[in-house]
Amino acid sequence: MKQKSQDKARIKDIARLAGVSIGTVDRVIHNRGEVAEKTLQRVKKILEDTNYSPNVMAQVLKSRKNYSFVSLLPDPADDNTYWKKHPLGIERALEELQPFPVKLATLTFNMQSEKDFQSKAESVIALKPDGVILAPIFKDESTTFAKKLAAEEIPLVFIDGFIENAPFLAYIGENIFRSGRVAGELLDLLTPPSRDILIVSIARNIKNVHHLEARTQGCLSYFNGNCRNLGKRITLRIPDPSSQSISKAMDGALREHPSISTVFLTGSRTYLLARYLETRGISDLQLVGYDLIEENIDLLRKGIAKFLINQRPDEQTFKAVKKLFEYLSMRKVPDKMEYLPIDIVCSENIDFYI
Amino acid sequence: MKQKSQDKARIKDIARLAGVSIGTVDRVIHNRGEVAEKTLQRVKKILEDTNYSPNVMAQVLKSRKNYSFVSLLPDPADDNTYWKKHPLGIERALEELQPFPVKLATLTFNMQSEKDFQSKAESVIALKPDGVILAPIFKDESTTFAKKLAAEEIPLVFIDGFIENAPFLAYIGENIFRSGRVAGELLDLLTPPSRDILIVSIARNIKNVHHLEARTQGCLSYFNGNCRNLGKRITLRIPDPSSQSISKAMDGALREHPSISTVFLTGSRTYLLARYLETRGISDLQLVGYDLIEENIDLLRKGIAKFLINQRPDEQTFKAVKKLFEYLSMRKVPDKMEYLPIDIVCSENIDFYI
DNA sequence: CTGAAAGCGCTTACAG
DNA sequence: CTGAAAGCGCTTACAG
Repeated sequence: MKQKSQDKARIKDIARLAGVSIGTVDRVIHNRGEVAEKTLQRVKKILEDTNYSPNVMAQVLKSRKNYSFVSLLPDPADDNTYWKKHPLGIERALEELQPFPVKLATLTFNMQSEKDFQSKAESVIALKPDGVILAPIFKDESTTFAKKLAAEEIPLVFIDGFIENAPFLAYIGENIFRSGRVAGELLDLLTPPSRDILIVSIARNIKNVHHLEARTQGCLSYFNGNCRNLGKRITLRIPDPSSQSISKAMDGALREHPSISTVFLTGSRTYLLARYLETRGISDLQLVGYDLIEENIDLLRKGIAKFLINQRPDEQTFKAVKKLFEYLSMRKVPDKMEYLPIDIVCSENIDFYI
Repeated sequence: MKQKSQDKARIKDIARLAGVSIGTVDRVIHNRGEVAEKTLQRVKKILEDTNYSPNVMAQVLKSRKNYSFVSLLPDPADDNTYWKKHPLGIERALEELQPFPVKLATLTFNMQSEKDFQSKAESVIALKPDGVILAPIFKDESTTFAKKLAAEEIPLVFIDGFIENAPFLAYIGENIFRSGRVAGELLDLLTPPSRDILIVSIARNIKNVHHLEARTQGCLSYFNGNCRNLGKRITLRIPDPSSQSISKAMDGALREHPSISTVFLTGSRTYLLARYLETRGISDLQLVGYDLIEENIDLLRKGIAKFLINQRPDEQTFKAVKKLFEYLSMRKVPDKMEYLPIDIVCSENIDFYI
């Protein structure tokens, strides 16, 4: 029988053992100086011997240090409801951190507007937060922002994506390339060996393409290894999510490649493709896509989509908040890259992911 | 911009508003009586109006209440390494609960011995813990144990499985039947329509069969709905995990049903089946099984197993510890049934699950 | 350089 | 029935 416990020495005990007052012990612990060298060494020794660690409850109670964080994420009012999940993770984290005095301000920006992002980024700086959570949709603007935060020594956690050359404390999210490979494995299973696979990216603005491109590459890379499929893998880029645009591109692709049996959507807009298929009365294509947003879940339940890949959006923010807090309150430096599991979701296990 | 925060009223504030002392407020809050009806109502009103909630840090600091839990789980030294994951979740939970004074004693029992379980259960009771985490492998003995705990008013959390008719606070684990259905969906994808599926349960003692049987039923139920497969679904029960026993049973099954293309292991012993296949030089069967134990992960990486279903053993215990703590410290009654996600793991996403 | 005291918000006796 | 006081472990001025 093992006991996990912590019968801790208190400052008072250390003081008694060292023959000094608790004030002096505190000074040693926090390196606040004004302690005679001899005393310093004596106290330090005892701290080590007793393996002293402070009582966090008492510390928090006393200091009443309020941590204030800010999250800067895309506006979920946008057509991309994926971003509705992120606030839930923040909510949960704050609840768990309940007893600790942590506040968080939620700022959002328009995914289509660099201008808006820049102005919101300025607001964040103005708030002088203790930590920031950011989804770096716009690469250049986010890099500038990250550098400003670094200059102010404000820790930054990226979620959903990250920028290699920007300064940041940690990233939490998918390994995007690998996620494409997971899709590849699923597509390979779904597709009869002689049939073709269509890889569709719907990208309104060029800035959003990085994710989709990395997933496409991951997916294609899977088929460079052992695979059953002997058909073609066709990539298709649809420039905007309007139904006309989708119809035009898809009509063309299906006409040109009549052997397509499976379609992989590299983003969360599987439901738009499903609408197109419905309009055209096409029911023999299998779909694989991303994100457990309502419309997609519906497709899964109806058997129209076969698999969805889940990025755990709420876990991204949940962990981001906790990492910031732990870093600030306990100086616990987190792993720089935390890749969340890439969940494979189908009609039978979807219930347990929502 | 939304602010999530908690600028809380303190007892002192309540006392001032009510024109009483903090002692009286405390008496009201904790229903300790000895308060005049009129005062009681006045204070209660103010507590509600100010939406008072106590400062947990201060409470813990003051009370120095030590929670001591006990976990009673199968001995992982057994051939079933699945149980090695559970202690890790406990570890993690205690770390997260760090500032709070929570202890946990780990007791294990031999999975083959009801006697051993009973004696360990007695030890648990003798420890007079504040909460218990149990894997109810032995149904009857676990029921007796649960009733004893209930009599002592010690909250009990089941993990991995649960007993309907026993008293317990919460269950955390798989929905076993649904997990079988998930396997069904995967098997349906893996198996050519005209080929057969073999469902194998390796069960040394009858007590362990419940899980395996429920998964088998779940799996079969999937094929009662829409499915591609038109072949047979054959169930095979192997009474013990010795290689002789497996060889004999498998030789027979494969001889009788030469059209088998896919094998579903309802437990975590996929690696034993893989060993058999290797001995026989069979390489064209696809495997689906349970649990990310080392030997199975290896099979996945080598392409011998196609899918593993993950039960999140560490999350079971992690959540169990946290639920017990929240229940005891904040009287937060948990959901009775918490079904964890049924993760579908393949060679491409395995890395992110370990 | 060092110690004694006050106070964070709460709970627990104790005095009246 | 009610209030004043002590103390949980720590930190922060302040006095010497």
